[in-house]
Amino acid sequence: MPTSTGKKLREIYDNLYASFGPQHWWPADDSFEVIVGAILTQNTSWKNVEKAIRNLKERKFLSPQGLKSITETELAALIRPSGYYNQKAKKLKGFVKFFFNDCGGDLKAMSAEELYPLRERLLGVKGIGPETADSILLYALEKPIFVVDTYTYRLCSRHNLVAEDASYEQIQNMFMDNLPADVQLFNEFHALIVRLGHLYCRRTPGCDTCPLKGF
DNA sequence: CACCAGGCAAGTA
DNA sequence: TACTTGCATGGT
Repeated sequence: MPTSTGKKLREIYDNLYASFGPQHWWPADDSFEVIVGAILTQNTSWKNVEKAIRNLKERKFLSPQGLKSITETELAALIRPSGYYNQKAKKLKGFVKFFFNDCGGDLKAMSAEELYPLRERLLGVKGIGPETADSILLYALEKPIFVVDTYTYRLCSRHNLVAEDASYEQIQNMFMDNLPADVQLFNEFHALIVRLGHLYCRRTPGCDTCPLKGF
């Protein structure tokens, strides 16, 4: 029996899906590339990340071993187009170290871990915050967790689904307490929210052609 | 020219 | 705890 909030969420989801169709997220060749992309796209447009990813691929460094072997300085130069390149080079190095030292350098073993303990471990890596951790869990490891970003916050806030000052966890719980824990649903829903944001989100709400009034 | 993008950590009081 | 600031490129 769905909650009333659950019904509203479904209504929003159905509306978005009918308007935009499937989004085919995450755009990447493999899980490791998803993780790298998740770090590179922090506060950065995906267009810029694509260039950085392309550079890494061309030089054959887009793999756990590749990122382990490259120096931080060389890495920073390759990911330059994605912005914050010194910070992100450090973050990628930090993740790779965690991946080999604490996860056995094995994505399979990693995804076999329990969701929330693994989430806590990811949050312990410098440079991986809640959104990046959840993006990795959902899109790379296919764990049923809802990803919250700035668009999600605006959507929920403007539709009065959460308080104005709601925390990341509160928004995440609002989705997860009212929807089935379904990887495909969480995947598509978040991707649709981002699509909505790209097309309609500017600081001021209320665009006539927006499928969701108010966003 | 200003403003923003699929955040996060560190510093301040 | 609750703000603020640094990080940085590329597109509009």
